[in-house]
Amino acid sequence: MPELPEVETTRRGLAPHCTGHRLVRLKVREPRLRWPVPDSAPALVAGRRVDTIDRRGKYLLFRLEGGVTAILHLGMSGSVRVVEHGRAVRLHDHVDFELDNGKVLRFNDPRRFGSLHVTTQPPEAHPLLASLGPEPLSADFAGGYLYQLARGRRVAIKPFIMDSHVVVGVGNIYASEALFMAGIHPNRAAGRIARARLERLVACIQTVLGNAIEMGGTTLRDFTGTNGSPGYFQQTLNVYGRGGEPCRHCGRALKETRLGQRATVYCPGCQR
DNA sequence: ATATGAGCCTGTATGC
DNA sequence: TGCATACAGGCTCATA
Repeated sequence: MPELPEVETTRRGLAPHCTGHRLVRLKVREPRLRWPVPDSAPALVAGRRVDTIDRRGKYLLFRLEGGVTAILHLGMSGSVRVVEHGRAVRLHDHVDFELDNGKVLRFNDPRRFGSLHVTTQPPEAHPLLASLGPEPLSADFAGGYLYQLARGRRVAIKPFIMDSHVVVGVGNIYASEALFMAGIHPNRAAGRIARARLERLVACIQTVLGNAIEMGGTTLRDFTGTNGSPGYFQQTLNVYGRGGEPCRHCGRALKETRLGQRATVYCPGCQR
């Protein structure tokens, strides 16, 4: 499941294959994604050179010449592989970006929670991106910022940091892990946490995501190969998916609840 | 304004 | 063995 680290790893893996090359053709086999891919999309991108490939939150931005941008979201089951032109398609290979170097960026997404938009506007202005919070690994995401935003908010801290208007890229897994690392109970109201603890939380989010990006790089080193699910999960996770198991820090049994319809695991001893 | 719940979709895991 | 059901996940929209 692509979280921000996987998306960033995907970006890094794709960049050398497509930067500076032309998109010969966009082939949409299955337009029924999260939002239907409009019929006009292929003509908008055809023949344009890829200037850069950037990431905003979990969105990949293919910036093409002439001010056109393709915005790709991997959803939760999506992936992009680099294959040679003419390679047989597999089940759920929904979109091909055919390049002028014989390579194809092939988007596969079984659950079709992903999306593809093509815009001629600056992508920052696109409705999907316009109201996103800061990048978690940027200087804009700081303790003071989070503290100010949390004033008066009664929502629990876990869904608070998973809100993309607050900060992008913190999904269920990393929210759980960062809260454990910071020693904060996931159910605590966001507005009732001391500034110093929120500063610590910011640092923990950055540590968790940063580490995962490093390991994601390891996972996807053979990027044109299988691009299987990340192998670092099981070994790195302290709480996610470990309900009932002993806390690695204090040994108490980890508790599992639901918070906003999301599985939530925490240590009742270490997190307050 | 803030908070909550539904819905999108299908592979995988569970229970009968 | 088969069938039914629950769940996972990010994100937007609708409703309170």
